[in-house]
Amino acid sequence: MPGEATRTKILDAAERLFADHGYDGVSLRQITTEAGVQLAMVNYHFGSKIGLWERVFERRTAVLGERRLAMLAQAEEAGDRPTVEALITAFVQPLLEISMSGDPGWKNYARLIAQVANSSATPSLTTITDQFDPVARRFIAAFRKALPDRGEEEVIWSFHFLMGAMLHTFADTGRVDRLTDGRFRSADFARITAHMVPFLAAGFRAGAAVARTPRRRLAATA
Amino acid sequence: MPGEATRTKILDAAERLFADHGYDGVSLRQITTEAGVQLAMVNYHFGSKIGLWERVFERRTAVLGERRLAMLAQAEEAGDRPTVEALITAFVQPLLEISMSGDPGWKNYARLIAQVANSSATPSLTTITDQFDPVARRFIAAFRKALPDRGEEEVIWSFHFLMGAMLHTFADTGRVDRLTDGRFRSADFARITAHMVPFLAAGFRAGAAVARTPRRRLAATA
DNA sequence: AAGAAAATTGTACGAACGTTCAATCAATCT
DNA sequence: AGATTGATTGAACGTTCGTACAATTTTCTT
Repeated sequence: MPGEATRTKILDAAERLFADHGYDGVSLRQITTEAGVQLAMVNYHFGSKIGLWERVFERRTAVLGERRLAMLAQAEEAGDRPTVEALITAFVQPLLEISMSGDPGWKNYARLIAQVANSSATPSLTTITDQFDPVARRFIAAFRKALPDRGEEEVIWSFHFLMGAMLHTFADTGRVDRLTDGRFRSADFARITAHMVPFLAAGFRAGAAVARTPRRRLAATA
Repeated sequence: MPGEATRTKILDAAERLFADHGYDGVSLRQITTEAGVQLAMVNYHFGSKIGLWERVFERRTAVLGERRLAMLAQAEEAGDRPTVEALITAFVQPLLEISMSGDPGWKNYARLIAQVANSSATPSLTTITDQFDPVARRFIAAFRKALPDRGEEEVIWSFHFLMGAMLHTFADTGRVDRLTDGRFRSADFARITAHMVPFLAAGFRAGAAVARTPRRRLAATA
């Protein structure tokens, strides 16, 4: 199918540049130059810059979501109630595996969603979040089942902290590298994830203590 | 002192607009229009757009850092070894209090740093991080003291997850509001923080379990 | 092999961008 | 009161932006 190669080259270049500099920080001329194609090819294949932006997300998000749901189903089918660790892993591991898959585009995509998910207003925000929300809702429901003695609120904010820790990891800003003079590498996603899963699992379970101690006092204090 | 009012109006408008749309997503004309001043005032008072961008950070970051260090010193002076909870609180609470201070500029600033800290390449990156790193190093050292049976690596990544959870909270994207049909509000920083402190404290402590269990296997698995 | 459809080229347009600057206004100092 | 300095105005500059389009080349269909 002709044109597919051009479309892919444009998507790859756009993905990388958007991940580094954001939607407004990149021009179509930069993208087409890096892709090695003509400027007009963007509007021909994607209609507009915002159209290209949306396609960059569409290309990967469904794949990631399906992998997450598949791993979730696997955890739920494996006999008794899945552990919190299994659920966290089902959510994080697909992103990790895919980032290590060899295709550097997935790392760029991961940086991109980390950036977008921490921006209050990003172009095509609803179009993007609509692709993520169904999977997120599904996982929240699974966490609620795995933690039946926990209120909805504890689970919601725990999942929120999970999102923050995961996104900040895959944002890959290299800050830890600088803070530790290179002793630890923020690009070592596998190693960080190995620490992240038990860290977050303990956090999820600790929520119960908060719920049992006078919560109103804590909320008022903070 | 004349000109101070103009400078403040520009900084406030720039802070809000940068927080919502990023450096490249905002024009000087948008900023000066919202500030109600002339376009040329930016270059006169701040030299350039990038100069304005840097001043937006400089105005607040030192204040936040001092508050954090003051609360840390207070926790360390209070008798025996400070708890992990006290250290987390010393890091998060100043940002929380300052966001609730009434000055809406602080909330914009918080959104701004959440966005910047999750971008791999942002304008004046080193200029900005240089303002944050000394305080971060100081807190990492305090966490190491509070968790003497924990290796450097566990503390580093735990602090990294703390950063992610905190930044994602103050990014204030409203995603939780949508995911829960408005039952929980991501703008309720006080309530979220009340959940965040015990969540993260449990995570910090759980790190030990990771260190004791065969870490190499976990890293290879993930 | 001929025609239609799709893809690519090269260029141009108007709008918006950051920056500059002479002219004007306001405040301060001698 | 007059001079000097700093702040503000309004308009212009060259550049880059996203988009559009006719012309050309390639690919597919019959």
